Parts: sequence; C-alpha cells; structure tokens
Amino acid sequence: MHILTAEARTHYLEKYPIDDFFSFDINPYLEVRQFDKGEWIFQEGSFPDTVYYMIEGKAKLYMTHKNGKVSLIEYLEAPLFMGEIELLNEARYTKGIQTVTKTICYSITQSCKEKLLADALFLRRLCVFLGEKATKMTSKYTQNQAYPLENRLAAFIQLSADQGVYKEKHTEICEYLGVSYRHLLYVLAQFCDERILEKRKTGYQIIDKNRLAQLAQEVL
Amino acid sequence: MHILTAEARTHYLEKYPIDDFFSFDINPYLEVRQFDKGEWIFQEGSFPDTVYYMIEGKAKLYMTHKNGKVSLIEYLEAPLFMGEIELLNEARYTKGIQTVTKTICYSITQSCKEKLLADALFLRRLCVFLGEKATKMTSKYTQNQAYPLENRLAAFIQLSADQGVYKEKHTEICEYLGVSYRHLLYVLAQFCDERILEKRKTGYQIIDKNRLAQLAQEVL
DNA sequence: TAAAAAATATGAGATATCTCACATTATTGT
DNA sequence: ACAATAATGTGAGATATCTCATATTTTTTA
Repeated sequence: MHILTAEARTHYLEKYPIDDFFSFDINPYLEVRQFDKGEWIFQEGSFPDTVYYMIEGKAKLYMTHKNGKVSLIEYLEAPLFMGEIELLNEARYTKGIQTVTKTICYSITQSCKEKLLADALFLRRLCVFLGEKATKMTSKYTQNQAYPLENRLAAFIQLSADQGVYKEKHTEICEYLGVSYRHLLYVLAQFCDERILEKRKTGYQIIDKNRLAQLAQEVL
Repeated sequence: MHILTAEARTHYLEKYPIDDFFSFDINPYLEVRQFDKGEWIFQEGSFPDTVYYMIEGKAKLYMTHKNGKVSLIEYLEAPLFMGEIELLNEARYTKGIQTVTKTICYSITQSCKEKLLADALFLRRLCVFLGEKATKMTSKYTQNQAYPLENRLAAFIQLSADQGVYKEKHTEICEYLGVSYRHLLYVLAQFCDERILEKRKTGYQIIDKNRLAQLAQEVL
C-alpha cells in the first residue's frame, strides 16, 4: 500500500467527490491510498482503526472457520465502505479483505470519529449502506439454502459472463458459491453435456441462453 | 393488532424508555401497539409505512422463494427495529414477519421521517443495529455452508435447550436450519443412537453434554 | 366433541455434494 | 529459462440431504 499525494490525490478527489458525504471538511482526515493487486487491506482478526471508502477496484471478503475451511463471503466492488462496523463498535475484529485488482481507497482516520458519529449526513449514508449490505447477505444466504448449485451457478454465469463467454477462476467461484471444487466441475461438465455451455480455449461459451435463463430464473 | 392507550401506554413507556433514542420529542409520533400470537406484523411483499421498535415478544422473519419454498430466515427477539430499511429506501417491499408470542411494539409514523433522518442520535443507533444485523447474517450464512447439520443442530440445541431439555417444534426448526423435516429427524435420531440425547415425553433430554459441546464448538 | 388441520414419525430410494488421490497444464518469481 | 506454485481436470467411493409416500398422534376449530 502507498499513499498518493499531490496531483494523484487531487485527480481522484475530483473524479470521485466525497465532500457531500460529510457536513464538515473531511480533507484534513483523508488520505488517498493505493493497494496493489493481491494485497490485504485488512488482515483477518486484526483491529482496524481506519475507515475506507473504496472508489476504484475490486476485492474479496474472506473468513476462516474453526475447522480450517475458508469462505469467500463476497466480492466487494467499488464504491463501498470497509471497516465501517469497527467504527461503530469498539474493538471489533475484522474479516480478511484482499484486493483482486489494483484498488484506490479513501482512508479516514479515527481521529475524527467523534465528528463522524455526530454527523447526520454521514450516518444516513452509512445506514443506507449497511441496510443494503444486510439485505444482500440475507438474500444470498436464503438462496443458497433453497437452491442446488445447478440453479445458482446458472444465475452466476448469467451475471458474470462477458459477451456470452463465462471465464472465471474455478478455484474462486467454488469458494464463492460455497461448494467444493470438484462439484463445481461436475456441474459445469453437466452443463456441457446438456449443450447449455461449450468449453473452448477462451472459456465456456453459452450456447443455450434460454435453458440457462430458465435454470437461473428459479433464483430470484 | 390494537393500540394501547392511557395506563397501558404509560406503563410500557416507563418500563422501556425510548426518549434517549431521539434528540426530539418522539411522543407525538409514537403509538404502543400490541400484536397477538400468530399475527402478521408485515405481510410479505407489502410496502410498510411504519417503523417498529419491538420491546416485548418474539417473531419470525420469513421469505417465500420463487420455487415456493419458504425460508424462516431468523427469529427476531425484542428489542429490535422492524421496517427500518424501508424508512431509508423509498418503496422497498418487505419480507413477512409473524409473531410467535404476544408482542408489544412502539410504532413510529413516517410523518416524522424527515426529523428521524436528520437526527444523528437516532441514526447512530440505527447504524449499530444494522451493522450487527449484517454481521449476524453473514456469520449465519457462512456457517451454514461450512458445516453439516450435525454441527449446526448441536449448536442450536445448546442455545435453545432449557434445563437440559430440547423441546422445539421440528417443523419450525428444520426451516430455520434450512434442511428438510426428514433430515432433521434423522440427525436427531442419530443423536439418540449415540446417546447424546434421550427422547422423553417432555422433549429431548441432553445426556452427553460434552459430546454435544464438542460437536457444537466446531461452529464458532 | 367430531372433524379438520398441524405436527410427529419412519421407510425407501434418489440426488447433491464431499473427500481424497492423482495427473496435467498454466502462471509466476528469480 | 527453470523451478515452484497455482489452477485445471478426472475417477471412485462416501456422506449429507432431499423427495415422496404413508401412518399416527396432537392440536385446533367449528
């Protein structure tokens, strides 16, 4: 991670204005930070003392279970807050966040914590963010229980396919969808058998869009 | 549902003070409402125009999937907010909430919406509530993926057992744990086989507390 | 209090998903 | 460019979980 200054800082602050998040001047408390691909923004189990607002990039939120299993809980895509729960509750330790791409964040030091927690403008935005987060987690959670991988994968392929080609890393997706690598491959193979997908060098080509949509549409 | 007035209202407002949630006088906007056991507080799919703060009682949060499956998402136990997300986002339709016991709630009409959304005191409390909700859903969600029913049920029995006796409705619990009724019964039978539980008229008696704890402790 | 509805119970067979073992390609760091 | 590491791919066998059918008991309601 390194801190951007001068032109770079100004560049981002102009491109992604953040003044209207606060009713006081946030500039003295704000840094523009860049994380390289693969860097950890929060180490799992640490006690962060910074709130981040990611403006560019993509990251993954992880947690490790007692039994050693690691869950990729979700993909985080800009714009979003990170470490905001730790701002509200004292000494809350965090889950792990690792960048997937180069990532630019605004960091806000806890030295203005009091101001933040008294600022209705900021709090309101935080409420909306947290509410959406809760809603999103709830729906993802309930879906996973209610549908087999066949349906969830179909929905995911629709979402993530680019120009009719699905091309994601199996190792990541199986974690994200909460199934074993083996099983993911089984279901992909099954889709190929059924002529829904076709495996090519470039990735999996969608050849039966309708059938895929039909499988996916079960999932809301 | 009926609205409590006079002594009843005063009684609850004294027992569960709520003034310190707001920096303005909430009294003109507040009603004390009572829901009977089994009543629906929110009908699934409706657009609620009231924020509730449940002060006594217990309810269930449901959602129905496209495939007709119904998920019991969570048990709601006082104190907590309901309909708060709908306050923040316009026209958000809600999941279904049904009471399990007689329930007392403070209701706040949207006529003071502007005041609420400008009140840092209230917003801060809402943030904490939403943050906890998100965290809770996330951990429940990830656990369900990472552990078989054996472990999750053990944990749940520990939580819900009263005086060493587990006595819940199977029909509800299987929904809550996201498994079929049949499978829940299998695993309960298995616990009996293994002499962890013993089935009696009064419920399932825990006879091997250690083994149960061992199974449960896998789950964080 | 009889009939209807809900909850409990159990068997049998299917399916979704997992673990492990191992072989074969990419990708990446030095 | 080579070794190390990560990602891909596949088989075989186990286990977790589901669906459906059906019977019994308990609770609710007219």
